[in-house]
Amino acid sequence: MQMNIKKIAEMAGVSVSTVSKIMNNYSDVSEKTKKRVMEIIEQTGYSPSNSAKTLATKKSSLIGVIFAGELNVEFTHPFFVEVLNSFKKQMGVLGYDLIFFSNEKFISSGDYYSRCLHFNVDGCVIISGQKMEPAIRDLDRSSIPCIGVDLELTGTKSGFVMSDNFQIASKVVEHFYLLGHRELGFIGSTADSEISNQREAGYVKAIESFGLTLNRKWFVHGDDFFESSGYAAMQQLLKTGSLPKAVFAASDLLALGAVRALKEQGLRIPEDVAIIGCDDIEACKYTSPTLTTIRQNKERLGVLAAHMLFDLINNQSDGGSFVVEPALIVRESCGSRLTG
Amino acid sequence: MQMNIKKIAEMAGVSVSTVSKIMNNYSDVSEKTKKRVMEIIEQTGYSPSNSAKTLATKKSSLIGVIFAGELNVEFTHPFFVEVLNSFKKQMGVLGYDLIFFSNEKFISSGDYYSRCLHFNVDGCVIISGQKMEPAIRDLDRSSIPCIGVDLELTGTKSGFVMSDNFQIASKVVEHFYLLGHRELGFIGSTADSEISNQREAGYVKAIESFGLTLNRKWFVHGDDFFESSGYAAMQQLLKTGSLPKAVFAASDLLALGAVRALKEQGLRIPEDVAIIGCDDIEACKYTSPTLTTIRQNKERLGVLAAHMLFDLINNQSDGGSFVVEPALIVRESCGSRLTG
DNA sequence: GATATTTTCGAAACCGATTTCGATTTTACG
DNA sequence: CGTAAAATCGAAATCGGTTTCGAAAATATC
Repeated sequence: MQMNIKKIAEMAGVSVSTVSKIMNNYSDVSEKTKKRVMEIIEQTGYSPSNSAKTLATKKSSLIGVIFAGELNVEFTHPFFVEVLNSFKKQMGVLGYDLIFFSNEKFISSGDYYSRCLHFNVDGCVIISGQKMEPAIRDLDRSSIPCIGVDLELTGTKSGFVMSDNFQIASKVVEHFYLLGHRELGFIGSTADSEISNQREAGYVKAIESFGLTLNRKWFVHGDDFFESSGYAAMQQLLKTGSLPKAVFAASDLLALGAVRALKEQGLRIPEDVAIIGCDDIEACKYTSPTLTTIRQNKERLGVLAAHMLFDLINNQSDGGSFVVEPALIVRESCGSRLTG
Repeated sequence: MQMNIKKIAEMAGVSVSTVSKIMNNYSDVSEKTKKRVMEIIEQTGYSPSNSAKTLATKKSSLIGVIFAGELNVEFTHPFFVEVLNSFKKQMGVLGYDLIFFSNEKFISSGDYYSRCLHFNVDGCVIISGQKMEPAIRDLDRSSIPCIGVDLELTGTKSGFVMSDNFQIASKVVEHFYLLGHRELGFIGSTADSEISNQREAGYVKAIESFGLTLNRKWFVHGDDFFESSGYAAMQQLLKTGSLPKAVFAASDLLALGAVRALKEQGLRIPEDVAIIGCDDIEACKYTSPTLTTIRQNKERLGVLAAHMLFDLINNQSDGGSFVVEPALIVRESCGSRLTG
């Protein structure tokens, strides 16, 4: 039978308020009655209604998850999904559950802020590699705690986590350099992807600081971070007739697409062109050649996001950001000449 | 400013009940006042509190998502995640949002049923390839509408969707047969995986109906559906010294693990051993060799699950099940001799 | 044992919606 | 124009909790 607080109170012969106090461990209830009530609660498996609780307290123990920008990707994005997994786990131990907003219902308005109010979420995490959209901007500026993953939120109750994209690019260039490559290309996403832009900027800077010559004709861009964009980008490069010796792709899937295009032309990797991807998604280990890449510490990103959000919710933080260290993972797509 | 129904009523000079009626399009309110109130609602961006609404109506417009069994996998399971993506999208157009229960908070009890009551979910989807756990059984038997994905739920308010595992196995054997393979092996998951068992049973049956001889020594099992299990399973097979000519793995990741083990021994695929996986996850396209597999129609599984759940919620169905057709996807891991 | 203090408990208002049912207003009709 | 019927609206109870504040009971103090 469906229980509620009143029934519990009656069964235990106490008032509703007493039961409530026990559930929220107030100090003004004796051990004796607490024990008696708890027994009944356990017997009946009573669990207080979240709606009623939320209505009364304005706290829902719910965290909203928003996939901004790249629609229709959501759960199948190999990088974000790993961050999300770690985030969810951590948020779970902190006592929160996750709610995923459907974009479809309010697809025209995309009004994330009012959806947050609608559900009374305690906070939310916004996942995106694209530039800030207006709907996100509103949420960022609101008083609802927000954490961006790969998205720079700057509101007073906001924060973000991301990998150090400059360092990522720098590690790539260093690796290429030590392998003797001097002609470096780049495959990025669209111009409105902040992440792609940062990686590109870092790449350019690193190329210059290593004293290499920058050749813009080897810089191409796809429409997103997916495999087919990498394929198209590499085809574009192939058409020019001039190929760099090494290419850094802003995501592993872009890299994989580039590999496919090269293979189709009978080119060998890494002998003809060396490739480095970015993210270290699962698939890197299964491809041929296996993909040398820069690993983003997805678990740490998720855990950090969770803790930052928790602190924001509990007013123990004013936001800010965490940048986590990337790591070079050497596999086959660059060769592996010993590097001094 | 945070709105509520009372403020809207005051601003419009009507009663709270009138506003509520407008939001729920009752017929007993005139066009004139409806228009006036709607203007204010739009100006203020008012969105009624879901908690209050749920409390009053017992309907939350929320669907609970449960990953049963394989803990810690959740969002990174390449097959389920694609089903989930399609499910979420479809559920969104039907007006529902998704809520993911954290296993951590109640890890000991794992009491999914009370969590559903706690959140007043209108229904839930249970995702799992493992055998039924008791906590799931309780939920299945309850009056809460449930749909299992790859999980046979039989409660009166339950249903399930899955691929036709016998047909999957049958297509595999047929393909092997036409390629001339007579010595067939199998790599499955643990014995308590219903899905793996069905595929194995179907495989055995197909082998017999093709008049081939069944050799149990080539049947091995891993601890789950993941790559490392496939690797371990194939190593086990290698140790026996006798190898089948063709192996069907109950998941693509198992297949990929097997491929890795074979490659390590210098064996060629498909020349020495042909491999067929199952699911057709993204990675199949990027591996070397690319993986011949049986495609599960993940999008259709998700859409069907959504519609079945919707009908269950709205009492337009008594449950039941949908089995979707699999399709053989020929890539490189079996060779591709023309199969007249 | 009387009084002061501390513990323990419960009544009632409140959160923001829905929904019933009766009252009032408007329209229809003779 | 008067009355019956239909359309329109609002008061109030309700959903299941939380929280304040005052009362009652238990304990401490002298």
